[in-house]
Amino acid sequence: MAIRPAEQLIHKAAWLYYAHGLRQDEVANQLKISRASVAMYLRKARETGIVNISTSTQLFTDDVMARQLEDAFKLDAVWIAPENAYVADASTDIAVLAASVFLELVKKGDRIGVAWGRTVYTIADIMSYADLQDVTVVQLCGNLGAPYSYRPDQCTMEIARRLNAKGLNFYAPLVLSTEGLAQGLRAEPVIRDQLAGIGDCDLALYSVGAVDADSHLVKCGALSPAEMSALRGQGAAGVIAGQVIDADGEVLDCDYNRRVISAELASLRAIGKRLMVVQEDSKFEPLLAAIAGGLCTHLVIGAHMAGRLLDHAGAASKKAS
Amino acid sequence: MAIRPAEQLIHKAAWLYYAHGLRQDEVANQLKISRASVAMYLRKARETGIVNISTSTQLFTDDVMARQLEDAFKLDAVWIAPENAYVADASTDIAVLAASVFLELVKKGDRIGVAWGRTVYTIADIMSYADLQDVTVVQLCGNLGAPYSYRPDQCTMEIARRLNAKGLNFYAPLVLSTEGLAQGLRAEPVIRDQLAGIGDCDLALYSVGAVDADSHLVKCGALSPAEMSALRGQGAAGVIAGQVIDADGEVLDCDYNRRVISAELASLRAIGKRLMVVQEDSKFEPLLAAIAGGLCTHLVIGAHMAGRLLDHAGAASKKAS
DNA sequence: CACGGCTCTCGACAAAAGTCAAATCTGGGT
DNA sequence: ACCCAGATTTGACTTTTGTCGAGAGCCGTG
Repeated sequence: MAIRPAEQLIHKAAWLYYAHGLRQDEVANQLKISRASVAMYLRKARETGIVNISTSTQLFTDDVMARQLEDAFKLDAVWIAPENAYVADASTDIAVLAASVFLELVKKGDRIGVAWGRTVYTIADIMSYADLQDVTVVQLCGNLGAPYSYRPDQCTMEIARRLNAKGLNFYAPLVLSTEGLAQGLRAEPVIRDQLAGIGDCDLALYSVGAVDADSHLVKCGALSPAEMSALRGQGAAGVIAGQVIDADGEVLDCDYNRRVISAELASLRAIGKRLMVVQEDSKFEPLLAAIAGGLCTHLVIGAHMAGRLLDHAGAASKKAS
Repeated sequence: MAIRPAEQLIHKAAWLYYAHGLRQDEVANQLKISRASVAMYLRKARETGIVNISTSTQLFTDDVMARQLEDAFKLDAVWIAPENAYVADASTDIAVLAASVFLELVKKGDRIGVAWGRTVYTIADIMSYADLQDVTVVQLCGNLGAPYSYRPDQCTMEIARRLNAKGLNFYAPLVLSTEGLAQGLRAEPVIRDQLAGIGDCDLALYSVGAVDADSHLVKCGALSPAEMSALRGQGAAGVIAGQVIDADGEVLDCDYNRRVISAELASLRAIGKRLMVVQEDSKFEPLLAAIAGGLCTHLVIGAHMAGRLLDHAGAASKKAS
């Protein structure tokens, strides 16, 4: 907490430049340092969240489709990234939007649950820094010791780092070999407390995984391709925080799930704001399952996915009438 | 709410520039407009709060004096603007700091009470724009038809405009000629409702006035210099939202106060965050009175005033022991 | 106490952003 | 159809900002 002298200077430079609107050379005069140093300090100030530059995400919720989706699926808010209109890479666009939305939803003193996956890690990676005090970032599911950079604990820590927040990791494997061991571990005080604390979160950030051979669960070796396709046959529709869910968004009754250490869906549903981000178009059915299970109140998706969801909702309501 | 096409463009430009980090000429290419236009749109985006640039006010609360003051006067948070260290004009510095602190304290959906005075108007004037939806700014006291630009309704409206919020004005004079008329007006449904709604605010912004011939109350003709000095003799120590308070921060029992239409102190105390800003060093005693009366939980002052407050607290505790 | 490694700072140049008057567009009103 | 007032857009210019390598200060070590 003790502010180092260098940090003092960064603060002062940022204050004079951004709050008072002085030019860099004026700031340099005031602080009796060179303008080049001022420029450097200002960059640092931006990088560490001492100054915050945020752009309103209004544009993406004001969209007609977004409104229709909110109504059709009873969601609190939907943001739609207009695909290929702007930047070359559509999925980056979704991640950038998701990061902005996330920062807009976080408040001081919040407790935030973070799951894992490529999407979440991408968001963490491009998210700008902020200076949220008293924020705690907790990991929603156990770890996977994979060689990937988006391991559950990495996602949690990276987001905590970006927010200058406290990161609470979860030191248990995501999947164990036997159900008995999983039960035993879940009963461990350290683990139990953390699992119990998940329902107290104010905000959750996750994506949903697909049930196919490309799933992280397969890539990380938690499940073999054959097991995955067997689960699919049993009605698996998606993966949330490492757990396999069915089309209704409930935990699938299967051996794998019983061996998993992760947040219970009930705890997730207890979180006020559940922000779900989906980049890949192929995750249509998993997303439907997650929505059906009430696992998402706030949604960030691309325009194409939005269209498919609306078509689906339209077809369903036509069939009903 | 319907976004005009020009506003669309501003949003898009701001998004590409600030969120994606493109350069202005890249944005210009994307949107098929000239770079000069992009520069203009970006300025507009900053001016209208579509993008928010805020600097942490940490530096000013992390101060040792600030901590001591919090303890000594049981305040939730204190910010101290380091006098004459930075910018030529110390009182501007206090106002800039106050504006930042204010924006940091406001949340979406808040209801904000605003009083009036030169200090408040200065803050409104330099405050940057923000895009807070669902925020309501309410006027804490009746109007003074003075030729000043910092009339109560002006302060309210200006702050509402800056936040893109709804402004709720108070269409009654601050002072009436007779107590009876004031009572009657207070009982009017429109007025009564507004007065009753003040306690529901989440945040209040005000300063405290001095009891002397320079007071706005005198300048605006609500009181003559002679009356003012008489009130001083009766124990008046300061002015809050148009009402004269004594050294304990209670409404002074006097004819003037009975003719005033303004927020009751009890309503003000019911507001969770009461942000008081004092620019002038001469307002030492009024500020003590306001603090004594529990009219302030968050305080923004200059370094000199902070020193005087600490001296006072030190002397008081020494006397007590 | 001299040495290397380290970070911090600065001057000079290159790149980017801001500005302004002139040109172009737009939407009435005749 | 024509013209005008107001707003918008642009190209060309100026100012401001970002960057990079050289040099200066600092500290622990041999």
